[in-house]
Amino acid sequence: MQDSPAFRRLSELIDLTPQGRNYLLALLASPVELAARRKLLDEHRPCDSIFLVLSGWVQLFRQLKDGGRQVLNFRLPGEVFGIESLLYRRSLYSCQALTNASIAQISHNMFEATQQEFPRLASAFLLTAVKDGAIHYEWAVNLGRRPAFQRIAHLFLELERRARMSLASPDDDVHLPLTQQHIADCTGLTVPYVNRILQQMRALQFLEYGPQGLTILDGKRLAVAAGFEPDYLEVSWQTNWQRHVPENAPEEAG
Amino acid sequence: MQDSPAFRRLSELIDLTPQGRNYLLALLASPVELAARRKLLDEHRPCDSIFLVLSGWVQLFRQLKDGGRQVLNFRLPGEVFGIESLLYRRSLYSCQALTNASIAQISHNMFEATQQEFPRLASAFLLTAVKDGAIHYEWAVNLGRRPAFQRIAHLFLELERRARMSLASPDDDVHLPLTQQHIADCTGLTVPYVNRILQQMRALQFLEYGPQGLTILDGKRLAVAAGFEPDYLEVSWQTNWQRHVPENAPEEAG
DNA sequence: CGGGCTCTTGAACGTGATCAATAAACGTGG
DNA sequence: CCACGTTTATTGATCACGTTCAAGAGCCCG
Repeated sequence: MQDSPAFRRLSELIDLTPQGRNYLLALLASPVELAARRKLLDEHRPCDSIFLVLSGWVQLFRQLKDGGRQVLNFRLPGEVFGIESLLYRRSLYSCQALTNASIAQISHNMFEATQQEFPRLASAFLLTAVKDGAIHYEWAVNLGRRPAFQRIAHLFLELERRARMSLASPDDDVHLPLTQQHIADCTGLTVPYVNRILQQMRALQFLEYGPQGLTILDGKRLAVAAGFEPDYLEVSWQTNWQRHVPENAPEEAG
Repeated sequence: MQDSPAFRRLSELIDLTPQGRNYLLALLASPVELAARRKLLDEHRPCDSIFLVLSGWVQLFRQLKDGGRQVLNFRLPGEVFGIESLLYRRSLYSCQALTNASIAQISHNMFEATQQEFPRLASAFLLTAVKDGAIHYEWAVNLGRRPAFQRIAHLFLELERRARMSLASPDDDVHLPLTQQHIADCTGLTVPYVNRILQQMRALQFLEYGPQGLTILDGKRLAVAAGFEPDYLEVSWQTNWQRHVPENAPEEAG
């Protein structure tokens, strides 16, 4: 558990103390188990928790009046969502599981307590929102300016990378559990057109479809074909401002 | 100055103490003056500051290899940008002034000091990133799912509202200093097509063009025509978690 | 065996892009 | 105050990327 995706991903943002890690461990006890296709959140509904995915994939999306959907982002193991509920006290999007998923729920009350006792840990949660910003910028470019093939390619390459980050050994095979409907809802395209683009990608040996979802076969070539530059996904290692965040954890008080 | 846009906007997020306000006042002394059309930041370049717009408008955008641009957002008086540099130590976008602008620059060092002495104030800065998230969700829906007319309408209605937030009296007229190029770069459309849509909007008396930019004449009707729902722009007033953020400011230590 | 999902295919259509040319507005220096 | 270069707005004709609608096939799971 100490080497779970949750720890790995939050540790990118802030240097957790052993006490902070233990505290986090307690926060993650008793997660919600969510079956594939089940909804966890409905947009506009009151919400007083933030969430952290322990395993499985979920999608965050907006439901449009005309029946359409826009996927705002996916959440993979180790990723946080629902931070905005701290400000808005409601959910800004719906959340639905793509696969069976296990999701830790941290109430605002618990988060406030964390803020007091382990400000660094709390900051790590807030900083995930900052990091999300970088991803959203990339998506805006994708949706606004790139043709369908590149849009889909960028999505796949980003998700493959994020999926790899939550793995223990970075060389394991990665499968993206996406349907063509998810891809369409996320790239602003329609299912039939996504289907046609995927056929091209398969013909070019960029990827293949399996029972567990799709697999990138040749990420390098695909990245070149699509002009993908992934530096926005990696935080400059050990930013130094974290050293200045006071940590009034037990070890320092005693 | 105590009633400047900067104070008004940050106070939406956190309850600033008088000491915090004074400290902020000091942070905002000696802003950078930026002439219209001048660039302040270049994407990928190292950056060790965060910024707060005191007056004027700027755009944050990405420059594409093919010469195109995608505007990621605008920043109006009272709004913060460059928070991501805390994590990435570089700028993720270029920043250029639309009008003459005055911009406060807060180095990471100064921000770290703020974090120690006025954690609430520092939190207010971090929370602007959370609030931005809500805006980016809306933009993703806009870019991914809405036709040109609605896209442009949503942009205008959001910006008009944000512009109004930074005014002392909320009933003053608001002018959006946008060229058709800005609108195109932001909505993922082309300039000629934006032009055609604007002609429709003018024909329908939704807006007019003046020397200071465009003015919304009938926001209500335009909002209905475009299905605009602005609740994502307003924070649920006085979230209660802020009361639990420790503030080791002078008044409480003494 | 039946009912959803998911994937696939075809034909016609339309929103918005592209390219090119012109006109108007503006600021700046001579 | 005018001349000029630059930025911004406008218009037309053509083109294409991606949509729409509809139908059928495969598949998984109860």
